[in-house]
Amino acid sequence: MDKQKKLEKAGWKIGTTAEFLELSPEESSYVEMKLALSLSLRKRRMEQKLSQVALAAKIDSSQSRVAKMESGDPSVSIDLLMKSLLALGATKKDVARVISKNYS
Amino acid sequence: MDKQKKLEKAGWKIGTTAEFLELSPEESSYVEMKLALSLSLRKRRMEQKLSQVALAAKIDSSQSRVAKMESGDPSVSIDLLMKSLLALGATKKDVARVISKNYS
DNA sequence: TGATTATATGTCATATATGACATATTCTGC
DNA sequence: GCAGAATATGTCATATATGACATATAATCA
Repeated sequence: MDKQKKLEKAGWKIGTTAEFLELSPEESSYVEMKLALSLSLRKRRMEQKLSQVALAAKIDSSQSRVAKMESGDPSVSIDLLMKSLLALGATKKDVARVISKNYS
Repeated sequence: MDKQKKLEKAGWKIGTTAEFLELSPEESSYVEMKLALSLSLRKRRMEQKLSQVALAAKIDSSQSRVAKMESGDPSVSIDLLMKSLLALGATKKDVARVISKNYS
């Protein structure tokens, strides 16, 4: 799956390829960081064998919001993603590693 | 200046030392990451010899919001801090480096 | 000093993020 | 296949973040 498909699957409403390519470097970086955080959250939750409901309880949120976090829903902030990752035991270094990751 | 003073100066309303120490590791990490982003933003802006007004224009915001970003005001999101850093030419790696930084 | 520029602080109306809920869809074991 | 669990999707009222503005304070320099 190429990067566009990955982003589209993640809920970023990108119409055409042209439109996609018109993302500025900053915009791309931002979207990529957010996507990386989403994927990392799912990975960590899975590793700890928690359901979305269980994670939601841990962070005083709801299952639906966890689902949205993991799907990269545009309505989710990086703040929330980071707080959630930290709640799952991630360190600042872990978060940093995730953010600098490339999906190409 | 110790960490508490630094955080207080940055606008985190932490009353007593006890209260400060009661921050969970996650909360500390979150606050530290945000503070690091704030400091980094100011540093980058300074290096590029931009006024807060000039930066505000670049990111379609206002001088007062830039001031709040740089002072670590609680009303500022990590999302906005990151977008601003990216607008000043920071890369994902740069942001990652900032985030994993320790101020002890 | 005083004038000018830069930054800080406070408030507000609006925009966006949030948890909660209902419900739909997908997954898993039997 | 079906039952039950897990996850996804959509909506909504409320909470929080936002830019804008006014104004205060601080820095710079002639």
